[in-house]
Amino acid sequence: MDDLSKVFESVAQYFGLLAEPARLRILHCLCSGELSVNEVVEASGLTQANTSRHLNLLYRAGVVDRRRDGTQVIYRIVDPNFVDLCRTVCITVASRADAHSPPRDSLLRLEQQLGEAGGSERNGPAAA
Amino acid sequence: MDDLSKVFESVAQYFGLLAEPARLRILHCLCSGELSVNEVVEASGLTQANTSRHLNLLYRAGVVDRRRDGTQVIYRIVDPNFVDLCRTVCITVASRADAHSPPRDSLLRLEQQLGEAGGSERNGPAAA
DNA sequence: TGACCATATGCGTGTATAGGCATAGAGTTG
DNA sequence: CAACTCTATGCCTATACACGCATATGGTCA
Repeated sequence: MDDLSKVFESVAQYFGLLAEPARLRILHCLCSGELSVNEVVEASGLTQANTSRHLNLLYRAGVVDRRRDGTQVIYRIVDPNFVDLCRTVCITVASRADAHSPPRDSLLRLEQQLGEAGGSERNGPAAA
Repeated sequence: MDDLSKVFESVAQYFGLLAEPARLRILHCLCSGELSVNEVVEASGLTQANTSRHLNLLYRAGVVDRRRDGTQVIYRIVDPNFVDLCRTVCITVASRADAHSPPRDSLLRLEQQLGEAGGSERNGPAAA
């Protein structure tokens, strides 16, 4: 396998992280600030086991970071590109939804949230 | 299923398109210009059946467009966001590879190509 | 130390999909 | 129309992975 193949593999793997509704939902929860696993569970509606697994994946991939606080573990988004990626795709999806039959309001809302999260308050810890 | 779920579903599906090395390889071929299926087959090293299938997927998803030319079918990238997405992720992956053990040259090369493709010659039909 | 909370993980199952092989469909040229 | 080229697709298998359930691990407090 040549170098380019490895690159494609890595990039595909990264996109794969975001190719799962459950993970997007979790990340969406974390956009508004850091949360413990349990808080993510409540906010996302996923099971505890599932949430933990996904958070672990995202952690090992470097999308989120974590720290202990007593018995809890607090997760937060650290990947500086994540918000950009989601915004870009949301715009794509939104413009496509327009053409068909749109659940548009929530898209705009989501986009706003992503914009806020990335733009001002938590403009992240510089480059990776 | 509420609206937000649908959004996550759609976004995940879009990311899923890019979560496959074969498709990235195909899209990379198409970055330098439109190609017939056969040309993509030769350039990518994939089988004809596979290439056709992936191209079809990308077409139905609106990432590429196609037209007939005699017996051939010519594909080209139309999604205005695709190049941006790839560049963003490539930078992420590259900065991560730096930390470990880098096949860096090809990353930079790829990034350049993506940059050229998106930046000047084929700067797409404005924003979506 | 033992009870208790929050989090992580092993195991089994169901589902989605990539890829190979063979072949069907579409279009051209004699 | 027949032969040929290019492209698409049906069938099959293997693999990857999300999820649920049960349980282990790690940390706190009485």
